[in-house]
Amino acid sequence: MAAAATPQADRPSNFIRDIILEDLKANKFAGRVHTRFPPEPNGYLHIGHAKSICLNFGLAAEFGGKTNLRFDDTNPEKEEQEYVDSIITDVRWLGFDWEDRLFYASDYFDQLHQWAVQLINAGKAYVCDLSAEEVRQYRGTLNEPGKESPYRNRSVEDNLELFAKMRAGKFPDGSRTLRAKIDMASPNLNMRDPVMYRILHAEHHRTGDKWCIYPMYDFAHGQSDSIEKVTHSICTLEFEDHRPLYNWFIQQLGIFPSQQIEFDRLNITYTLLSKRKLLQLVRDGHVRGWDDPRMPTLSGLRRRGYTPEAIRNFCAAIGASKTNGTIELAMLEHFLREDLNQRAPRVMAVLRPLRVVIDNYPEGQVEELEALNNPEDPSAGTRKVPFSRELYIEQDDFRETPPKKFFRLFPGQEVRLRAGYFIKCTSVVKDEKTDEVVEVHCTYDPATRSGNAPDGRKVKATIHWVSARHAIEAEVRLYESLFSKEDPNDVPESQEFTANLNPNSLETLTAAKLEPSLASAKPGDRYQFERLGYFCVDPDSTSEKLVFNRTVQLRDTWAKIEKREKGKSL
RNA sequence: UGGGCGGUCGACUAAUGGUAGGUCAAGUGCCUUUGGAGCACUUUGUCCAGGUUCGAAUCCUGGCCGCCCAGCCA
Repeated sequence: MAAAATPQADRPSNFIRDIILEDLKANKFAGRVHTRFPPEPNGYLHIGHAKSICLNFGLAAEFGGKTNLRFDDTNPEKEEQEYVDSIITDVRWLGFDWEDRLFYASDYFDQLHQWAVQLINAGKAYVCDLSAEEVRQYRGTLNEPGKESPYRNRSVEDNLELFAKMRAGKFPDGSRTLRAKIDMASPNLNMRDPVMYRILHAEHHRTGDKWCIYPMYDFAHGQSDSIEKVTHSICTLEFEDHRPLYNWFIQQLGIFPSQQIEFDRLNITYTLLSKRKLLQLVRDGHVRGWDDPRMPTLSGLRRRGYTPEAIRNFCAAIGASKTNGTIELAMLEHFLREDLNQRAPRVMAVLRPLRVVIDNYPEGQVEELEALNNPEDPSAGTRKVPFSRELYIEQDDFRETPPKKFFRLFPGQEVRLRAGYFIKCTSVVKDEKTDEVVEVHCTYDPATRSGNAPDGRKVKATIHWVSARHAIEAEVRLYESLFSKEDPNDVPESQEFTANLNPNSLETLTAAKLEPSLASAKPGDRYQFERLGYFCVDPDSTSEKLVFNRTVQLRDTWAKIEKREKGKSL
């Protein structure tokens, strides 16, 4: 039962949606919308793929259509089962379902081979003995037409026999190809007798050693779409030049005419979205793996603490067009914070501890103070946080001599401890050698329990804290962007993109202090460490020591002010 | 310099011959037991030049600028 097309009028449109709307109106595919997401299993999926996934699944869903997951596995030399598995995991994690429609281009190898024979019989394909180098020379250049291969006019019988021998493994790799007979003078280089099959004595991750000839992308993709009756075949801009060839094969074969539509690839500032380069980062050990939290891969983002919702909202917001552009990283982070703000439980953690002693608080006394789990979500309830005479606060929250507009603790200043008491700084203890403040002494006002002043007096800042005796220790990994340049590919000539790697992309803090409620945190759990940012538990955590990743910082107005004030005084 | 595709606020994206709007960023104020969140307000744009039209971001012509293509990769 084809669900009636129910386009949401209020939904921001894009040119692909407009095309579908028109096709529906014209009853072009009998009212069907069927898309596919066609990754090559030669690496892990990244956020650029998420854009394509959201587009393909989203568009089909909107119009009551279907989306297939199809692995484009025509190059056994680069493809691996590990990648297939990761891709399946990642698309599911993102929240999409292809039901029983999991396909592989390799499912169609027999059919593709048959079609190749059909084209040979029709005089539209020939076996060419030119070497790779010769093929390149015969192809011509951007400005000059190519030359026809001397093997172009072999008889159908010869071609059939030669192609059969290619398939039977009679020839070494690279010695021959099957080519389409189109037009060596075409201004579109893709039409200059493109290679359809190459000889590759390589083990395929699914078909094993059944084949020693493999179809090229151009001879597999359109037909795979066609076999699956895909109506709208959405791909990226660089395939625009391939569309005439895509259509040529479909037309010569007389098969279902899927329609290719190209959109712009995703680019994000400070981020590299190229599988080849990502693989290089992994292989050369610049990151710890495909799922390193600094990687823009879906597995990396997941480990970093991103939610599928945040990624989907981001993809919906950026839309799709045909203009080459670059989205600011801030946009992605906005959708991340927006989602996490609603759902992440608040908790107190001190990353760089500074000891605070409350001189007038009874020694040995412990109070259980009640704290809100999430001010954005009353249903999240409250929890108890232990308070005692000795605490840790953030080093950043204390200055012996406060700069302008610094509202936090300094000698003589009173601040509120979150969910605790008002405290006032009375003195500091310094390291004799370094002159560094190592301990801060304060007094507290017992009347301000849980943060309210009965006399109505105000305080300019609220800071977070952890009871020293009750704190649990953790490792916290702070991340910055992997690259320090907006465009990681912008390097002086003769240098590689790796020259733009940010040396500070990872900072590991080993002595962070957490409130005790975190003892039961499990890998993948996400929290807001109050006033700092969102953090999630890394799978490296052990029963002895928790490891947290900083997903993203909270917006930091103070940092902005401080930077501006510093700039002024220079 | 062949072919293909594009150029709308700082970024991304709408407006499909009829008021250039939204999101992010930036800024200002309010509010705040997170310098968070929220709320309100503000700044900034149709690549250029002609033409068609009552009316052009949109249609036409000519420029300019950018991206992609010379894998037996996808």
